[in-house]
Amino acid sequence: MTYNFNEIEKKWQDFWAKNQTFKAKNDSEKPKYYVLDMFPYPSGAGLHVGHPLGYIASDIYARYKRHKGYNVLHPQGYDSFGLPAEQYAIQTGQHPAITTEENIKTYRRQLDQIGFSFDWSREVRTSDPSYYKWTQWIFIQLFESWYCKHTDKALPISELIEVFSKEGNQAVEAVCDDHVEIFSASDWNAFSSEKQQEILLKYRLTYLAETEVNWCPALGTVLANDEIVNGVSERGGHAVVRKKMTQWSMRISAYAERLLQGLNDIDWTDSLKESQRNWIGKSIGASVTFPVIANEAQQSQRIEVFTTRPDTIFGVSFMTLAPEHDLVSKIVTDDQKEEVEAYIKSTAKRSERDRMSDVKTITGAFTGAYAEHPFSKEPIPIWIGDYVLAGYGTGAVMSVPSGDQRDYDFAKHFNIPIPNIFEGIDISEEAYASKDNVVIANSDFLNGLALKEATKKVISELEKLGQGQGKINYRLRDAVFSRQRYWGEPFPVYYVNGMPQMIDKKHLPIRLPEVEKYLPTETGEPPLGRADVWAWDTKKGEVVKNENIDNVNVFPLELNTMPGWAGSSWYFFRYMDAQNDEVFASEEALAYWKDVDLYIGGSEHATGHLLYSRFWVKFLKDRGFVSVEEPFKKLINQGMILGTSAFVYRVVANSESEETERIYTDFIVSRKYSELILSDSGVAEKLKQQIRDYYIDEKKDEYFSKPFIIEISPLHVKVDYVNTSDELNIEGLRADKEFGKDFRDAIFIGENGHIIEGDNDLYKVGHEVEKMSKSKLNVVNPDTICEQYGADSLRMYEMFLGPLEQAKPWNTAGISGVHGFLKKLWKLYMGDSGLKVSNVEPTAESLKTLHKTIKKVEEDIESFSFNTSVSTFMIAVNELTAQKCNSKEILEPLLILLSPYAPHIAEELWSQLGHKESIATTAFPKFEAKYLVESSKMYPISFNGKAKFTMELPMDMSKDDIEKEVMAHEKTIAQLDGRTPKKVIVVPGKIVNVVG
RNA sequence: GCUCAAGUGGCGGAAUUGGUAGACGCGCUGGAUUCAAAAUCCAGUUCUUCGGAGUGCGGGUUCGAUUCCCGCCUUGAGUACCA
Repeated sequence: MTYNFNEIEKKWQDFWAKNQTFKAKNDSEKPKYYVLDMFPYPSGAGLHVGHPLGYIASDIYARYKRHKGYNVLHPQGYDSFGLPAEQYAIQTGQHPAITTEENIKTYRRQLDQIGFSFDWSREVRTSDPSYYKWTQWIFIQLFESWYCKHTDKALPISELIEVFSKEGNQAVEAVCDDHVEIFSASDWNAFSSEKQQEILLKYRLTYLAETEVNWCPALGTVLANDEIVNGVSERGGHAVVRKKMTQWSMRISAYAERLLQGLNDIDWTDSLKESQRNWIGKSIGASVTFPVIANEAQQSQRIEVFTTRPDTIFGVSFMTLAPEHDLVSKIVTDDQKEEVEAYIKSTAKRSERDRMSDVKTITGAFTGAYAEHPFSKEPIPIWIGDYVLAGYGTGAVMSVPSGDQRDYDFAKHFNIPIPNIFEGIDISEEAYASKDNVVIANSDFLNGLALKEATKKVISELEKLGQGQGKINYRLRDAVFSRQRYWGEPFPVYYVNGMPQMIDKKHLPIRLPEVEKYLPTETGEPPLGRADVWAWDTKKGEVVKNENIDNVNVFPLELNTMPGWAGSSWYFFRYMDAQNDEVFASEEALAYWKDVDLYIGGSEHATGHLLYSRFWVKFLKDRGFVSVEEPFKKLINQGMILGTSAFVYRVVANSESEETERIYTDFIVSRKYSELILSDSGVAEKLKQQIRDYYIDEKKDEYFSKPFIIEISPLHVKVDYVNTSDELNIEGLRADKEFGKDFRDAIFIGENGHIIEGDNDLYKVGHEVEKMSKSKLNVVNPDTICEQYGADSLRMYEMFLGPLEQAKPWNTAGISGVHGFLKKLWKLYMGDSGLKVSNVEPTAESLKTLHKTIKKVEEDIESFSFNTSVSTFMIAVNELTAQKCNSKEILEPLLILLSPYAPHIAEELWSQLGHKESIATTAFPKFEAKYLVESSKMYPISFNGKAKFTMELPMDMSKDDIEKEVMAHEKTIAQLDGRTPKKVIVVPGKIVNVVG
C-alpha cells in the first residue's frame, strides 16, 4: 500500500466536515482556549503559499491544545468590506457583494484543502447585515458615551446631561474638544436643543467635527493616519493631500494613557509594543502661554505652546506657528501681510509627501507681530514655518535655537539671534539637544540648575503667573471614522437641521442601499448620494425613498460609510456566539471565552487594527458589555514568506553617440552568458555580430550598422516556467496566455552562447529573493503544492522553512525533504501487504526515541518553535526505521504527536490501527524521563577549550576518577606531548577540559 | 536621524542557566538498483597549505563564548521636522 495523499486528505477533510469534529461548545467542563488568526480580506487573487503560514501555526497550536484536554475555539471568517472589491466594482459595474462572494468561495476552497481545524459554524463576514447590525450598534454606544477623567472611564452621555442640567460644565472633568465654553445649569437649560446637541458632540466618544483630514483624490476618500505609508495611500500608493472636511471621528485620544499602560500586561513582542508606544507618543513637558503684544488695530491674543523643555525658556528668541494656525491671520501686520499670505499659499500647495521628502529646505515668514516673554517681558518675534505641524501639540512652538536643531537651523537661515543658555557648551556649530549634563545659564532664576530642578522651578513660576503648567502630550490623534465609499457599513444616522441623530437600536441593521454606480456624485457627494431609497422615516422607523424627505418626519441619512477597521475591531467577540440575534454575544458566551489566548497575524496591523481593537474593547468594558480590558493576551507576528523571483536578461543596444537612444533587441541571454558579455569584450563583439546579422534585412539594420554598446536589462518571468535547476521552459513561457506574446519572437542564447534550437544549449534564469507578489511573477499557489505533494507536506514544509516570526524565502524544491519524510513514515506503518504494526514489546532504544521525541515536540510547540519539531520527527522516523520498530506501543503515540502537524496522514494511520474515532481529541502522550536515563556518557575531551576526541565513561564516575581516566588515555599523552597540564576542568555529565 | 529585529556552509536553518558549531532538510558528488528513467537505498559534502582556522568586524570576561559585556559594520522592518 502506497501513501496516496490526495485520496487520504480528501477523505479526512470530508470526515471532519461531516462529523463537525472541530465544533466548539460554549458549555464545557474543559478549560477554554481561544486561538485566533487575523481576519483575512478575501482578495481576488486567492491565497499564495505565504498566506497560510500563520494559519498553519495557529492550527497546530489549536490541535495540540485539543490533545491537551482543552475546549478550543478556533474560528475563521472574512473582513469582507473594503476597497479592492469596490475598485473592481467601479471598473466593471459588478456589485461588490457578488465579487466578494466569489472571492470568499475561492478562499474557502483553498483553506479547506489545507486541512485546518476551523469551527466553520461560527463563520462571520463583516459585510453581512446580521454582523454589521452590531457594528452599527457599537457605533451608537460610542455616540451615547463620554469619557470621564475623574473615574477614568467611559460613561453614558445621559449622566453628563444630568450634570449639565444641575450644575453646568464647570466641574466636569472630561476628555473633550479644546476650548469648550463654560456654562452654568441655567445656561444649559436655556440653550436650544441644537445648541445642546452641538455642545454634546464635543464630549461624545464618536463625534462629527470639521477636521483636517488626509484626502486621497484618486480613491475619492479620506484615509486614517495608519492607512498612509510614506505619504501615499497604503492601498494603491496614491497621493494624499490635506483638506478640511466634516467627518465622524473616534475619540481614541481619551484612551491614550490606558492604551499605553495596558501594553505592560500583555504578552506581545517587544517590537510590536514599541510601535504602539511610538504611535501613542507620550511626551511629558509643559504648556506655556505667551501673550501677543497688541498694536492698536488688534485685539489681545495669546499663543499657547507645548514644550518638553520648559527649562530652556530663557533661550527663546522667536516663536514659530504652523502656517495653518488660526492666529496667523489675526496677528499678521499690514507690512508683512503680503509675504505671509504668499508663504501660506506656497506651503498649502505642497503635498504631504513633498513636505516629508524635503526636510532640508528651510522656509518661513515673519508675521511682524511679537509675543511677550513670560519672565523677561522682552518682545519675541513671531514667525510662521512649515517645520511646525498644525496637527501636533498646539501647532505652535517656542523656538529655542540653542537647544533644538530645527530651531537652530531656522534661526541661522533667517539671522535670528541664538542666545546660549547652557553653561560650558559650545553652540557655534549646532544646537545642544541632549538632556545629559545640562547646566542652565543666562536664565535669571534658573542659572546653575540642572535639567530636572530647572524644569520643576520654571513650572511652579509659570503657575504663579498663570501662564503655564505641567502637561502631558500624546501624538495619538483622534481617528477619522468616515469614508466616502460605497462598500462599507452604513452609519445608523440621519440629520435633523444638520445635527446627527441616531436611529433607534431596534431598527438595526440599516442596510446598504442599492446605487447604479459606485462613484461619487457629480456634486462630489459620496456614492450613497446616488441612492434613491436613502431617507429615514421617523414615524415608520424605516428607510424610505428620498422624495419623501420633508424634514418633519422624513430626514436624509448619512452618506458616508465606516472604515475597514470598524468591523474588525470587535469580530473576536462575535465568534463566541456568532448566530445570536439579540445581542452581539451572550453574557454566558462572553463570560466563558473571555478573550483571545493566542492571536497570530502580520505585524502590518501594529498601529491600525491592533490599536483600534484595544480601544473598542476598553470602551465596551467601561460600559459593562464585556469583562476584559485587553482582547489579545498573547500575540505572535508571523514573518513574511518571500518569493524567489526569476529573471531573464534582455539585450539592450545603446547608441555610442547618443546615450539616450536605446533599443530593446529580441535577444535574451542566459544568466552566465549575460555576465560574460559584460566582462569579456570578445564575447560582446561576437554577440554584436550576431545581432547585426539577425537584423540585416530589417529597418533596424541602419541602427545596428553604427557602433553601439551592449547593455543587459533583467526582466521578471513567471517562476512557473523554471525548474529546480533554474532552467527555463522556453516553450511554456512562449505559450503563456498573459506574457507569451512578449517572447514569441525572442532569441534565447544559452549558457554556452548558442542560440537555442532544441536541446543544443541550456537557458538558465537568474534569481533574487523579493516579496511574494503578483507583479513580481513569483507567487507560488498552494493548490499546485497540495496537488503534487499534499496538504500535510505543505503544512510541514511551511513550518520547516524556519522560525515562525522570521521572514524567509520560499523554495519549492525543498519540499521533497518533508514529502520524503511522510513517505518514510508511511512505510514504518504500512508494508506492501498492509499494516506492519503489531503488539510486540518495544525495545529500550525505541522507547528512548519515542520519549525524547515527546519531550522535544511538547517543548517546541509550547515555545512556538515549530521548525525544530519537524526535524525532531524526521530524526525519530529515521531512528525507528533503522531500529525496524513495528511496536504499537511506540507507533501509536507517535501519531498523536504528529497529528497537529500532519493531521490527514495521522488520522489515516490512526484508523488503520483500528480506531473508529478521530485522533483529534486523543490525549497527548505523557513524557517519562526514565526511558532517557543513560548509564554512560561520551565525554568530549578538550585541550584549551578545543575538543579533540571523545571517551565513553560511566555517568556516576567521580570527578577525580574521570580526571585519572582521561590523563591516562593515550591520546591525552599524545596531545600533551610531555607537557604537564596546569589544570584539568571536569564537569560531570558535560565535558573535560585540559588546560596547559 | 530614532526604535526594533537579525548577521552561522552553496541554500533554508540547528545549537544560548556558557560545555563536541553546522542537527534536520535542500542542493551537489560518487555508488547500488534499472535496458533506461522516475522512485528508492548507501556513502560523502564548512574551509584548509592537513599544522590548523572558523558563527559580520575589533576588543574584553572565562579553563571554555554562536551564547555574556564594550565599541563598530552590514542588512531588513517600522517611524520620521512630534517641539
